[in-house]
Amino acid sequence: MNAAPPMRLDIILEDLEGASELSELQTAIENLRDHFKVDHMVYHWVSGAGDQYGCGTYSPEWVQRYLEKEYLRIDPVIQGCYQRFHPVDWKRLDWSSKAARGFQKEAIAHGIGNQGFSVPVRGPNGQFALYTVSHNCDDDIWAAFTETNRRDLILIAHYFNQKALDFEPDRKPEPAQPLSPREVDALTLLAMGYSRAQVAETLNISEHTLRVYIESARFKLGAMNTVHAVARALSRGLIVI
Amino acid sequence: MNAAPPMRLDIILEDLEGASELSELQTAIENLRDHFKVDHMVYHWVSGAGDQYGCGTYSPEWVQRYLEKEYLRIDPVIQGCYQRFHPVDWKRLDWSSKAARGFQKEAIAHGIGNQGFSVPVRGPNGQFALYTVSHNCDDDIWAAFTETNRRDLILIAHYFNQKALDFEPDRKPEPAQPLSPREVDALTLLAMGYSRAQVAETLNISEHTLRVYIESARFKLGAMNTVHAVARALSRGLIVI
DNA sequence: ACCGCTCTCGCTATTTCTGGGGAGTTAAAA
DNA sequence: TTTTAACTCCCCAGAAATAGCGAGAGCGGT
Repeated sequence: MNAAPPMRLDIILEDLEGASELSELQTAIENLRDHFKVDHMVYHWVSGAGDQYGCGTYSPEWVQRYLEKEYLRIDPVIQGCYQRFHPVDWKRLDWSSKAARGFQKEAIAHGIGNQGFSVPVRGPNGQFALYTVSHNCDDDIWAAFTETNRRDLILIAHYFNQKALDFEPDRKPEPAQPLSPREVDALTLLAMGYSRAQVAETLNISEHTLRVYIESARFKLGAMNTVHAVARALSRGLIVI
Repeated sequence: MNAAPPMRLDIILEDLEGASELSELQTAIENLRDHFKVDHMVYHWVSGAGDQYGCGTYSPEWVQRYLEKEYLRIDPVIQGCYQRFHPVDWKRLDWSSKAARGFQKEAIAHGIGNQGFSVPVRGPNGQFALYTVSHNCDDDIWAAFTETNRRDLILIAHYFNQKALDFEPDRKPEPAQPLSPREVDALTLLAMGYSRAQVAETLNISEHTLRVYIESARFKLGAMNTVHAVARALSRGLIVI
């Protein structure tokens, strides 16, 4: 435990806003944990490609294990938050699968706590991160805690993500060369399941022309093939289906 | 001007949280405008497909003109916020193009005000919206206003978007037959741009087996082809890249 | 006036993917 | 225990995608 009294929230936020290095995020998150008097706080930038960044108060062993075992793929917190907009209590997630229950058990064994609350945050180009607070207590206390602090946590998540984005400009390698309208049309229809012939017919262009669009979109997105291009366009929010 | 005194912010937010109809968003946004004593407040859900939804205090004439002329395509507020994470003062955007200056002139003529501040908000599946406040005053006053109210505006934007997502019928929770781990692996690697041969090699299975996974995933997702299956898996949050 | 970009259309050849089949083993729920 | 589901492997013909090469019209910005 920290011997000093917890810092005031607005002071911590101010420090955070003025942060100029990644290490200050770690300091801030520890201060925030002490301020809210919870077991853990974590900021987790989620990137499925395997590279992830985060800071927080989980034990290094747990973090390493999480990465090693690729728990990203089965963690219900990730899966659940990815489809939600609002912050979510871990209890409301789907822990029914066997893999998820095993994961939960292991997490608790690593001292994560039986309660958790995660705030999804999204940035440009499909960037996605979580701000999570976890603790060991009973349901009533936790419900009161999350109800009281939801708004603060949303703001904190926002500020953390802002700083993380500021510090990691190279994480968005290609800052989204925008697609032309026709390219958007083409990729959208492909993502909707149309074959090339159907897309060409729908857009009233020849299939040859369509292929030019797909290729130029693929080039702009740095994609290896059509599937990749559609996936990137989707995850960067360039097309919506 | 409103004769009644402005409502307190937390009351307005509470009303907003309890809202059960879209029309209540309109009421809330008018209350918020009065509370902050600004000319306009607007929530604008931007969908790349062209269809938009919003509520706010802009004149109907301006809204109609905006839609008619497809100003979405040239509005620097949209373009700028789409690439940014943090809220932005309109002065910091790129108004250099001819079309943008013409648009700005017209907007001011419609009483939008010479100052503006927009908060980008993002939801699942590339959903994107803006919460905008605009006013007519000089730079110093506006700078002080935005500095003072930035945090509140971020929260308000968040709550508005939450409600808008709740009300959107499109957000129906798909039954979403879950994919098997191998199917998830296969679709994920495909979405990352791997060819079938590479995926099979990575997963240490034959390409024939891989095809079985892709097909069963396609069947579960109700997809017409591989591109469609990957797109659906992505937009349903079944795979993360 | 020119540059760059978008949009449209054309060709060939090679590689990859798809959509139908069927069949056996293992591991986990009912 | 039975049954269900996941996982693994195989064939083949035809459709789709990729990598190259072209061309010309139109539009907005420097």
